[in-house]
Amino acid sequence: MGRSPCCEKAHTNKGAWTKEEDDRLIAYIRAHGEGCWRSLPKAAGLLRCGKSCRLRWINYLRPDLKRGNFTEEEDELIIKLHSLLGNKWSLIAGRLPGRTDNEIKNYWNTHIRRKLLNRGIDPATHRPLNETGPAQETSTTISFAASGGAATVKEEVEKTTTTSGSVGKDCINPVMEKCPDLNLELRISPPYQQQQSVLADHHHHHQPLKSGGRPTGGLCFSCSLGLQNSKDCSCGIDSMNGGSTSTTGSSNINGYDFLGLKSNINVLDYRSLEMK
DNA sequence: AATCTGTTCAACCGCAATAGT
DNA sequence: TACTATTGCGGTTGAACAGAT
Repeated sequence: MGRSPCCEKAHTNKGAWTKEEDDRLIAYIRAHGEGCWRSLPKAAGLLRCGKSCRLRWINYLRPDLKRGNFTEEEDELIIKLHSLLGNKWSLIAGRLPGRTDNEIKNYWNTHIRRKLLNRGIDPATHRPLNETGPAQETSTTISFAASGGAATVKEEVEKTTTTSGSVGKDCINPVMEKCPDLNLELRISPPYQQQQSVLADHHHHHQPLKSGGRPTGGLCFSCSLGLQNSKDCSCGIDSMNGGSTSTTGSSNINGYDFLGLKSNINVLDYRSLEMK
């Protein structure tokens, strides 16, 4: 009964990683790809638990990590996504190529929180700090209905009283007020883009998609900002077709993208919000 | 130069979700 | 369906560092 420990704690190193450990981990993943984290340490000759190896790889060693300072555009994108998703750091990270959930979480707590407070905005609710009491406002109710094996999600906007701040449907409200056409479909990038990685051949074997996922990340930063048609777009793909396996299955004819989130008139697809 | 204080961020921990049997 | 194993996520911690005193 109970959970077995993730590793033999008596025989594992903890704390900061050494250069040698990093090299071993990189070499092993280059040879065998990601995945099987539980057995990886032993196979790689590391005295670490699998969790620790995974964290080290994802947050520090992955070749596609951007590192360096966040740009103003990234700041604003994080704020918008946080207002939408709350502390769903992995989802937010999925919209910022080269950034990790841990990095964004740290950055939020050390920089953006303060930035919002200085603006007089409550970072938890994204509302003015001096706002008191529950506001009477338009909120969004999302109904889920099965359709042809895939859930169709429609939006019903109605007048209700809500107190936002929690993650979930209520958390969507502030954004929906500002962006009524916003489609909240989120397509999560894999840890790094196959075409950029020497590990690509291994990668897809070890990163099975969860339902509703998509096989590639592949969006340039412009696309992530919803600027697929921008001259700055460097990925050269239609993110709707190239990315989402989606749901609506059609291209972006009737809608537009905001933050890389597809929008169609009156019909929003929230399903992928459930995806991790 | 020494000490204190605040900040940053890599890493850990516990739990939930998911996959496998 | 129930159970176990494994992975992934979010909250938290603490060492390292920078700036102030």
